[in-house]
Amino acid sequence: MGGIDRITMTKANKAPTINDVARVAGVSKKTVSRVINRSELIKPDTREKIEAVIAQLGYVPNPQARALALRRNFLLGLLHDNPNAQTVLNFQEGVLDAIRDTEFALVVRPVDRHSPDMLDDIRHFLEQQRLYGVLILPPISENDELAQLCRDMGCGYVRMGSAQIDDKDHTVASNDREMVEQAVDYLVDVGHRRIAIIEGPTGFRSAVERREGFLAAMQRHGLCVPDHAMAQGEYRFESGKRAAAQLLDRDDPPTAIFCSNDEMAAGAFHAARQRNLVVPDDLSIIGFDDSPIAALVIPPMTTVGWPIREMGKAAALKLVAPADERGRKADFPARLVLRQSVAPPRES
Amino acid sequence: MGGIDRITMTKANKAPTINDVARVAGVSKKTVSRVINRSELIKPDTREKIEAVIAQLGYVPNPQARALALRRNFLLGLLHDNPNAQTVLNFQEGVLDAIRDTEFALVVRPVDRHSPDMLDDIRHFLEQQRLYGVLILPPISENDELAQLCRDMGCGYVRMGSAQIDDKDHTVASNDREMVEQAVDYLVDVGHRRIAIIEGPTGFRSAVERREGFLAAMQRHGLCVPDHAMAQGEYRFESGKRAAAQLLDRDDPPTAIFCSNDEMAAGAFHAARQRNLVVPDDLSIIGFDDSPIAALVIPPMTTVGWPIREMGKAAALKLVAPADERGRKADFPARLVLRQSVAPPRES
DNA sequence: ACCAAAAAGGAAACCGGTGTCAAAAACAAT
DNA sequence: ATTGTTTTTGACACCGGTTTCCTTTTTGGT
Repeated sequence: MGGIDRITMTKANKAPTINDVARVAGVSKKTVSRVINRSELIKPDTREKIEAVIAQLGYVPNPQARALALRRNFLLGLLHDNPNAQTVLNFQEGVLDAIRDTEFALVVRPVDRHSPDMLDDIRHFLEQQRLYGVLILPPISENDELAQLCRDMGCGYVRMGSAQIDDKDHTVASNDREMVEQAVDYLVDVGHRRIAIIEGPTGFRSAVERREGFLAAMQRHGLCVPDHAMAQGEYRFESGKRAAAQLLDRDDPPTAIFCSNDEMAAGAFHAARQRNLVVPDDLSIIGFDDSPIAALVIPPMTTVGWPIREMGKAAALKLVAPADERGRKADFPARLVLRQSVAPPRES
Repeated sequence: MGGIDRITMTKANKAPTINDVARVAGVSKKTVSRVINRSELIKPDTREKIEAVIAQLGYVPNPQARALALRRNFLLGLLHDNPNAQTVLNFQEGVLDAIRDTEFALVVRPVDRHSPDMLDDIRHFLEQQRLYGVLILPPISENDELAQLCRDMGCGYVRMGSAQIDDKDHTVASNDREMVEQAVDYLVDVGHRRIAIIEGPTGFRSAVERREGFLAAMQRHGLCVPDHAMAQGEYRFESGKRAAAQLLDRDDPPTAIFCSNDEMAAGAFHAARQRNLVVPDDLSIIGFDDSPIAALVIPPMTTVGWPIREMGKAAALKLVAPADERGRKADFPARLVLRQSVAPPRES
């Protein structure tokens, strides 16, 4: 039996094609195609015979040919313009979790949301690559024109956000509002009353969700939030430092600050230190994101962590999984990561 | 003239193909193909006419069809198993810089270097996606079996590393050794003599390069490095803290520590603080990578920065640029990023 | 004006899969 | 055994490009 194999295989010293498989198995290529696609209409022994040949030849279907014939490919795109590398990478991992054993692959595309021709760039990208679908990370996920572009081009898409920003099939959302409420509850539990917030930049949905969550929780506890207890930041270190300075330099400084992300919180640490305020004894700080820096600052930062990786997986599944399986997972519980930047306020 | 266009276009309400262009332009598809591929054998006015039709129809060649016909696609892969998200992302950006206005796209593939079937996974990935080439980031770039696999499969590859780890066409390397020497020179300039090192984990080429650079520089300055001034880390925060503790708890603690990466340096900051040592007054610390955390610790950390993004671009160019253009850029100068974690040692 | 050579363009096959539809085979019922 | 169904299989066109090879046109020399 080795002889026949030898002869039939000799010719192809490059990757075997479906034709090779068909020839060796003595069937038509269509039949092989049926086996590959797990069609039901095939006799078990035919299937087994062909599967044996496939294994023997080490045949792997050519995705380009498949894409051409099917008029759709198996490429997912990841569109992002994210200041937080860890978030992007975790999300990528999640997407990979979802597609690891499929024929899908993930194409990344960083974009520049400040560029006037971002949309044209993306249009060109989509036209050229003809992706199966794209995953869009915040903040550009909040761009409705972009979503419209995807629809116009017949490209699947899922937007990741801090709140429901599109219909269910096109959104994977965390519940920032609720998460922030938890954080505030915790600060209040510990005994804080004068709690300030450093907000994210205007124009970011996440920034407004977090602010709303903050205000809602404070109100629920019957605590008032004067304007001067709300400082504006840009989600960046320096802006956090500046905002914290502004809050701390008043006569009645807060005993705790909720920062809308960890990087600004790190800035707040610096501002505190410059004023010889010890965290957490003189000032409690709580961040948001549980990014790697949260564990590295001194002291390690209490922060709100959310399951980015799982959300990446869920987002990818919305695109690639059969309709009945997708959206299984609807909410993504965040958790408060308790470290050492929060303590009861000094008696005063 | 509008009428004709209308009629000829009406049929195609989906993306126009090369056939549509040919029909509208009144030429054969081969001629259109020649225009697309910038063939010289074409009359200027024919070219212009066809280009006009292409623009009018908004025709974009189908990459899947092209890939099939050419028997190679235009996908670059990025293989990484990197603990440092910022590095990976910067590298991605660099690759994108190189391929932005080409038809190439970048496919990412995180892998697990500790998995016993990593190689099989990657083989399967390469077989399935038939990539044009892959870019391999450290530490898995140091895996020679992996490089061999790429060669066997006829897949282009470029390995990024801390030293020349393959031939010129397949390597983009920083010069860690030299960079570390600069850092040590600086510490010595400032007045330090008892300088310790926290090394990276065994098995990482970068770790040995950095150690070698350290030892070479110390020797050059006539300073000895006893065994107890060399502590082993794992490139992780905790390990840096542990290693620093070990160094600092001796009778003759160092006045400065060079850390083989920033994350371990952050650990050293913590160890110092636990011992009530003030950085930089009591202890100078210098890191490596200029990762985002370097600027965020207190005080901001002096560290060695290297141009990852440019290296990413160079790596991609090695794969996609015509042979005469590639490897233009041969070395990637690092620079010492001076912040505030280094000061002259106390008089003692 | 004529012919050879070079340049420009086209017809048909091909890349490696999938869809359609009809033929062949298997099975059931008469 | 015959016929009618149902199941399994195959022939062939097609997806949208490129390649090969051949024909037509243009150019240039004399």
